[in-house]
Formats: sequence, structure tokens, C-alpha cells
Amino acid sequence: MAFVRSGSNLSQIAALLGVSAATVSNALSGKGRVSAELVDKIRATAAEIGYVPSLTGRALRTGRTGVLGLVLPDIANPLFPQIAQAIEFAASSAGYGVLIADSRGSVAMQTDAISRLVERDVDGIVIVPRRGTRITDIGCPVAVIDSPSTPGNTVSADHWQGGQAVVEHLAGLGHRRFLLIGNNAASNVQNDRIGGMKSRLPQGGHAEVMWIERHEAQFGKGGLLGLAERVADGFTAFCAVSDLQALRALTELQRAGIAVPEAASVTGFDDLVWSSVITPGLTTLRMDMATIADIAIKALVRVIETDAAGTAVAADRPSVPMTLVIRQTTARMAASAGTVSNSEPETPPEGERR
Amino acid sequence: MAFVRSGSNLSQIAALLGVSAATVSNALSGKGRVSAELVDKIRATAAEIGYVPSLTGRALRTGRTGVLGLVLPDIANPLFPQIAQAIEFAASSAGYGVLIADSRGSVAMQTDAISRLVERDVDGIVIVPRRGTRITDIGCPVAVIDSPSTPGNTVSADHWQGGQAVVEHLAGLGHRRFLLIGNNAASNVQNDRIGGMKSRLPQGGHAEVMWIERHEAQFGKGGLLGLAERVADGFTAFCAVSDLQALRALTELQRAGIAVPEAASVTGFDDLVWSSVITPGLTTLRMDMATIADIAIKALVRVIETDAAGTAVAADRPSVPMTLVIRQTTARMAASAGTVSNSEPETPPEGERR
DNA sequence: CTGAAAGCGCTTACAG
DNA sequence: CTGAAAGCGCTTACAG
Repeated sequence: MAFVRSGSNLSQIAALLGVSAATVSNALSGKGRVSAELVDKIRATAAEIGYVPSLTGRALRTGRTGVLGLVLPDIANPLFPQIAQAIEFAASSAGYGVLIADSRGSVAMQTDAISRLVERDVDGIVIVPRRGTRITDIGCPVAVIDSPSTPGNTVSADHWQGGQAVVEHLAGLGHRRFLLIGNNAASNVQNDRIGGMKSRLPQGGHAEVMWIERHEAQFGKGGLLGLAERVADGFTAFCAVSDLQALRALTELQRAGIAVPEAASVTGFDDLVWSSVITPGLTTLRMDMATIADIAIKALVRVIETDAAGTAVAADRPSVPMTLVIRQTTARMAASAGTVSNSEPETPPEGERR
Repeated sequence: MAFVRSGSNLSQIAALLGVSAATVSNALSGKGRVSAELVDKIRATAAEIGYVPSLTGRALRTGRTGVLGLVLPDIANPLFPQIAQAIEFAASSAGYGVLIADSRGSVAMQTDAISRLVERDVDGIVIVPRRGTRITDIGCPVAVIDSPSTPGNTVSADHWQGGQAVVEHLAGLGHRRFLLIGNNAASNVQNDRIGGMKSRLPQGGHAEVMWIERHEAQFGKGGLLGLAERVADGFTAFCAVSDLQALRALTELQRAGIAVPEAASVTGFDDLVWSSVITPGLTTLRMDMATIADIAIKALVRVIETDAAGTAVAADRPSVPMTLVIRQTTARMAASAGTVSNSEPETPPEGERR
């Protein structure tokens, strides 16, 4: 602050104009107990000397810091940029700052992160919880962004509907045999997505779920997923619960000489930054993070500003629809599909260019 | 705060023990002007009633908030998680909180973001500047993370040395014709990386630079980069300035039926989360963000805590070496390389598994 | 070793 | 419409 504050404060303005600090405060905050002329004079002087109110002073007096905490399970998560950006935007639009905290994997650190924020007197916290964690009462308003099937007050994307959209799209293209690729069977989000997919299987459709962590526990980490063999088994649609897994699947198939989308379709979830940059572009589902963040922040702000004693937020548990982004990894099932394709992939036709 | 503070404060402890608030403060902060016994008693009582000091009160009195700002050019940047995580860790280890601000592309918003932070009385700011932006004196201590060739006080990875390491690695594998793939020719970081690459060309080596934004200005956004043709021209090494471009190159080559690494090697930069997950795993360079963040935060904290009047930081402009992470996209140049390979890629041998 | 006092910058009853 | 006073929770000279 020594550097920051230009040194001007309420009292200085007051002294300059021969009025009281209280009047300056009232004039500047526009509470309307000051004559219009005085307000103008005070405003002008404030602007002139470059007065910036001290949020710290205000915080001490009002008991509100105007800062929200954001706790993420793991900042290194590729989805984090989207979340952080949306939350930061929604919060600063509402006049709040955002303090970040990383729970770096462990549940213990999540608790730590939360208390660091609480010590800094944040007015509320947005939490994207670790898998399986339940956020209990932490003594300040909380909004949880997770999955609709998480118990407690949450805001989230409609992962189930997203899963339905994927399979509907692929079924419409003639696919019947789906390999659903998840990472961790304990994740609510992933289960919702896969549940949605299964719920929309077409007549005569068949789906099988592959959990990568389970596969790796058996065959070692980072190896191939054996997808070429699954193509030989007749699977033509590979639907991952995240773009990360979709990319893994796509590159594995390409590497094995299986043309995507001619011989196999691949879909992801989340529309991560690189999804539109790869060849072929990845068909995926996008969350409306702006809306989700908005709902979370608005709910938080409502609780904070009405001084409601509870910590509950968003009692109606809204879930926001996801949008299917169709790119080039999905295509009508070829007549020959269902057998390993060793045909040379052609250069994509002009119309397929992004 | 209404929710947050358990309600206990210095005066309460003081009242409980029949001593003054000043003594409680001194005891708790361990400044050593209080008898050992009293310190023990005070500590015990504090712990018992769950006293948590108000950082806001302290901030108002000391003129320091204990909060640092982090300004990023675009939170959606895939490198952001690494940076934010490292900064958050270094800052919280030093006892500081981190307030984020997104400059969302425009220079105007960068200025905005900075002043929002300054208004919140941050003690210092870490900036990852937008390309071409110069951070002028903003009235509070600043550490800039960019490239060593940025004018001003910066901390950064040694991008030049990273570029050298890439080409040395590939030259050692027999490669002679390098296509260096950049995105934006105005980026200091990218130019450093490419400059380093060029500086280590082997005897008889040849390098050509391709700037994607320039290419796209001519041929349209998101199309193919024409890499298959470059393979036909005899290029065998495709060195991107970022994993994002490397992924684009890799998938484009795979899609065109060119086997990586048998017919062409591909390298990236930054070791983004997915780089180890794709097939084949991407050879890339990793920044030591933990060290970079540490240097930035330490420099900032030194300026803040010595109450130095200036805003300069890290006068020695340290640059931190990058580490080559060799995976499977780079291999000894095949005898047949230099001509388009249409051979079926084989299933990777066991030893290549990650 | 300990305490009384002042003050960081603000806002909010309360009185005039 | 305007002002004097109190106080948010802390720390820091200063005095004893």
C-alpha cells in the first residue's frame, strides 16, 4: 500500500473542501443525503486528486472484503482455464475480486486451501470439488460447481444431456457399436456423461464402457488402450468423457492406421483449446461456462449481500445444457466399417477443412 | 466476514486474561517483548477460542495486504495452469494470497486488470504480458515473466537454450532439414525459441521458418499447413514453438499417412498435460515453472518487505534452463526419409510404450 | 516486561 | 442537508 495508495484519502478531500469526511463518504457513495452541488464539488475534487477508495478500510468497517475465493481440485487440470476465466469475469462484473487456491490433489490440501481463503476474510467461495469430496459447512457462503448428481447445492453443466447428444448424433450417422471411454469410475461427472450416452442407445445398439484407470491398473500406465482390436471387434464409435481421452484415442487409432472418421468416429467432451486445431478437428461438447459461472456468482452474491446467515446457495440446483460441436472426427458409418480398415486415408476433401 | 470470523479478536483474548490487546498482539507475533509464561498463556487461550487474526485489520494498520496480483494475457492459454499453479504455490509458501486478473486479449483490458488489482491494494503484481506490451511503472512492485529478450525486469525460462536443445537432439539423430513452426512472428518467446534452434544447425543443415498466423492470413484459418508437401520436399524434422502447434503438425502428418517418428520427427515446447498421453508421446521441452515462480515471488517479496521505494525487481534478469523431455515423436532419421513415406505404420514396439 | 493511546481509512447510526 | 463521534481489528511508538 505504501506504493499503491497515491496518498489521498477521504479526510484530505474533506479538508480541501472544508467539509466532514462523513459527507465526502456519503457524496461519493451516492447515498443521497448530500446536496447536489456539494456532491458535484466533492466528485470533482476526488477526481482531481486521483482519489481511489481504500477497499481495505471499507472492508474493516463493513465486514466485507469484496473478495471471493476459487478452489480448484488441481489447477493443472486442462479445464481450469475455462473455469477460472469465466469465474473471474463474472466476479469482476459483480465487483468482486477472485483469490485462487489450489488443492493440489489431496483432500487435506483442499481443506487447507479453504481455510487459507477463510483467513483472508473472503466473502464467499466457489469450489470445484475433488472427486468424491463433500463440501460441508465451512462457515461462509459456498457455491459448488460439479455435477447435478452431487449431493448438496451445486451448479453444473448438464452432463447427462451432453452424453445423450453425443450418442444421438452418432446413432443418426448409423453407428451401432459404441465404446464409451471414461477415466475414473468414481467421478460423478464422468458417470453422468456415460449414463446419458447409454440412455440414448439406438435400436439394436450396443455399448461397452472402458475405464482407463482400471485398464492401466492392469496393463500399466500410459500404454496403448488396444483400440485397434476394438475396431476389429466391430466398434465404430469411440466416445470419451473428455477431450483428453478422445485425443488419446484419436492418436492411437491414427497411429494404428485406422482412418478417423472413415473407419471410426471419435468424440470428446469440454472443447479444450486444442480440439479445433488438430486434424481432423474433434467433435465434442462444450459447457456454457459463462452461464454456469454467472449462476454461481449471482447466487453467492445474493447470499452475501442479503446477509443471509446460511451458507446454502442455488437451492434449485440448476444445470446448464451443453452444446454439441460437430467437427471432423465423426462421420456416417462406412459400409465397410466394423472390420479393420487399412486403406490409405485420403487427404481430407476441401469441404472438411476447418 | 459476518460468516467467516468466529467473532474472536485480540481484545477478547486480552479481556479473558486481564491483559492489554497490545500484549496479546506482541505475544502472538512473537516479537519477544513479553514474558515466556504470558506468551504461553496467551497462545493457549488463543488456540482454545479458535482465534484467527484478521488480515484485514492488520492490512489497514500495516499498509500491507499480503496479497499479490497475477495478470495473465489470456487465462484460456493452455500454459496458464502451469503458471498459475506455480505462482500460487510460491506465493502461499511465502505467506501471500493470489488475486487473479485476466486481460482477455486486449491491451486496454490488461491496463484495466492491473488497476483493479491496484485498487484492491495488492502488495505487488506478477505479470505475464501480452505480446509486445511493455509494462511501465504502475506504482507498485512488479515482476514480469516473459522472455529474456524482453526489455525491463523479467524472469523467464531460457527459451533460446531450449531451442538449441531441440535441434541438438534432432541433429544427433541424423536430421538435417528442419521446418521450424511458429505461430506469431511478433512474440519474443517464440523468436527466442526459433533463434536458439537456428543457432545449432548441424553442418550442412537447413532450416526454414513457417509462421502459422502468416500462413493462415493467406490460406484461411484452421486449414492444413501443407506439411505432407514439406515432407516430400525433404524435411524430416518439424519443430514447433509450442505443443499446441506440434499437436497440429503431428495429427496432420498422421492423417496424411506419414508415420511419426519413422518418416518425420516432431517436437513441441512446454510439455502441456496431454503431451504424454497421445500416441506417439510428444518430445518436448519443459520449463521449470516452479523455479521461475519462486524467483519472481522472492524478488517481489524482497522489494515489498524491505519497503524499497522502487518498483524494479530481479535486476539480474535470470533465465531458467529448460529440460528436454524425449518421448516417441523423435527418432533417428530413416535412410528413406526425405521422400514421402506411405508405408503402413507398425504397431509401436513394446519398448516404445510409455 | 507491560499498558494506554493513537491511528490506518472507512461507514454508520445519531444528533443537529 | 451536514457534522461529530464511534468503531471495525490490528500494530506501533511511547511511556512506565
